[in-house]
Amino acid sequence: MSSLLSGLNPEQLEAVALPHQSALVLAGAGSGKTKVLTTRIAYLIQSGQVSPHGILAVTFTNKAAKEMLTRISTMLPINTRGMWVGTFHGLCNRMLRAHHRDAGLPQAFQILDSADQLAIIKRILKSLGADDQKYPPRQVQWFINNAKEEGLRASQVEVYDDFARKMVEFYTVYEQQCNKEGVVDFAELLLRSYELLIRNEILREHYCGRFSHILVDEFQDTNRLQYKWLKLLAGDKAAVFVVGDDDQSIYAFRGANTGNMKDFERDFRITKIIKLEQNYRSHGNILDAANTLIRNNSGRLGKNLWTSEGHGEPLRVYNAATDFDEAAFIVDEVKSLRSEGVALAQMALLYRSNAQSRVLEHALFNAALAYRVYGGMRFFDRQEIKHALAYLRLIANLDDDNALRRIINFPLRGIGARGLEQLQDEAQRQGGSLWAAMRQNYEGGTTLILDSEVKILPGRDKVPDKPKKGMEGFVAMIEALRQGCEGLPLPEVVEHMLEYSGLVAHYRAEREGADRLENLNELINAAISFVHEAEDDSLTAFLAHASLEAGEHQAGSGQDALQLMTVHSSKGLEFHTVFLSGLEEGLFPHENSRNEAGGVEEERRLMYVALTRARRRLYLSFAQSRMLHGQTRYNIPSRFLQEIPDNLLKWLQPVQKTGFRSQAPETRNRGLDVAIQKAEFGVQDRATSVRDAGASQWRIGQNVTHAKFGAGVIVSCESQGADARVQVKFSRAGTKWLSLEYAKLVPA
DNA sequence: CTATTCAGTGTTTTT
DNA sequence: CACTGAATAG
Repeated sequence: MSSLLSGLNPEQLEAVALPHQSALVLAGAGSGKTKVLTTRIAYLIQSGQVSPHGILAVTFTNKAAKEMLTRISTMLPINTRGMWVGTFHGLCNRMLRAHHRDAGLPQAFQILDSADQLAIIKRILKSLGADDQKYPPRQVQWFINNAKEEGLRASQVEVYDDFARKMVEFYTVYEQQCNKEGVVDFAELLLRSYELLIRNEILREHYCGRFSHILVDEFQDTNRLQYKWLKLLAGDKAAVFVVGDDDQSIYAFRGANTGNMKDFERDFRITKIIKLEQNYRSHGNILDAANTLIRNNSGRLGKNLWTSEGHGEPLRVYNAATDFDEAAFIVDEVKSLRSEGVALAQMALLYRSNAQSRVLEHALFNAALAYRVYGGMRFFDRQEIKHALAYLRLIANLDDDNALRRIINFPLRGIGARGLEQLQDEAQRQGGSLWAAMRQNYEGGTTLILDSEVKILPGRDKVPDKPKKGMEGFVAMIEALRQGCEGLPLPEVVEHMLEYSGLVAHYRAEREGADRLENLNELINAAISFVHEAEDDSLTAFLAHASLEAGEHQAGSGQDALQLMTVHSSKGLEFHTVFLSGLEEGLFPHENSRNEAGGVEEERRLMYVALTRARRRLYLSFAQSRMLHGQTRYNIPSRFLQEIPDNLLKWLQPVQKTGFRSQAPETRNRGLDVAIQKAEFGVQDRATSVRDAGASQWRIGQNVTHAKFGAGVIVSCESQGADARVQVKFSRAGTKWLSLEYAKLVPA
């Protein structure tokens, strides 16, 4: 026992060893929040106050949940499988699976991601003949999710004007459609689970009796519905232990409500608030910067981070002429840090919005630096993966219209808009799913005789001899596929589906299909590791996993690579070195935030999160001009930069020392500034050098080598000058188009 | 029905 | 710019 508690500071110790009562822990960044949470769980179990069975621990990200489980299992020799540790969505999913009947859901109900949800909404708007100028689909989506996050069904939303009345109407139809298809969106997972507990007294008492300790991470990010859910589960017996930091609340846009912290104090009659302010992560200068910045926000609960370590280095500020320049600067610094022995994985490039990763990726790629992008286009978001998943979903649940629509004509089998429309009408008339309508009209007769005498299951061959076209072909294929998958272990189901559906054949025939095939292969690997790790290895569980943990799986993870991500997804992580790029007005703070109430303050908290990710070294950079929406924009440096005390900063550009602090740079001089900068720092104008190197150097048939792709031969050329491109066929990496300006090709 | 092209449009952050 | 939806040619 004592070993568990050793190494905690007095405040941490107090929090961990608190008696059975509800408590609020205000934990600053890097103050050992996760440590406190996990140690408390271990302590409660070890001291016999609760069994693993009686613990409910909630986080926001799967990453955090996983981290928590691994930490607990290093502290205690227990099987964590039966413990309820996970995200709100994950736990609600678990509950709904267990009681799908009571919740009014089919047992293989599917989970919609935002894109799926939007697709359904668009379809509904179209079928209702709604004016999508007046009612943009995204806004309808926003309305529905907001209502759900408040815990409101369509019938419960109060309306005061026609616009809202219309929105509620869409919401109603959407609800009906989802019910018919047996699908639920993210918010629905929570709402259903909540309603299930409200209505079903037996279940509620069961769970309330079970969980005597409820622990919540990142409490400042909870929305109203999540709070109500927690309150319901807590009943009047459970001790609710919440950890949060109001300064790190960055999800107001999706309903997070910091007011929950105040409500929590009141509703749970909190007498004990523990503040963790000692920071074990960053050097003093970084903390000073963060503390000073966040002090500009109003209405804080109040907290000041300190460290017993030294001040460390100043924060390095770089004023780049262009976004391209900024990327080049970062690449150079990364290289030299790496040569000093800092692992790539210990460096992070952070940015406000996903679109900014492009320039950075481009520069990194050409410098042959390994990197990994979190978020943005995720593995499970890729087109080919979504297609594959749609087949799987249809196998699991034939009523999933969304899935059916996605694949009914992919690979192409000659079913067009016309046929689909007829099908739609037919389904409407019958009040059933598309599949039901389809099967009634097009069942070929040759298929699906559920005959136990059939020795060889139909559809178990690799590929149907001749994939039949049209609706009949589709129906036959799906039915054969379903039968063929019966009884197979999950990875083989995936493999069989990939072949039998024709997806593999399709991408094999496609010119640029190599990467996609690789991803499809990776999907089989994902299924294999899922089977190893998960307690429930059914297809349905795998599909839920794919929806809920979309961000977790990445092909080629594990190697030492630079970490690229948005500031949002960096929350909870820490790195030796952090590069925070794009510190410009309009970008960070984002221009949309200026009109929103409290928008800039939320952006400031976001900035606070970004700063506190760094342990030792922190780079802040901005660009005077940046390509955005296809045109060059000129931005002034972010106000947040000016909110950091001067003495903590070290400007890396002498030119700019006199720059914006004394006076804002004047637009008309900017071109000149850039020229001066280039002259002073010997920046080579790459476009010029390419032109000089000449169009003549590269010709078809030429053998070349590329830093990353290896040896290859040029198969075609395009245009001349700065934007010249060549197509190179590499022996290993396939055929690619490369821009001569950036790709460092070497003649071989 | 499919492939290609074109004009229009919109754009933060995520479970 | 990148993506979508619609129009048009094949």
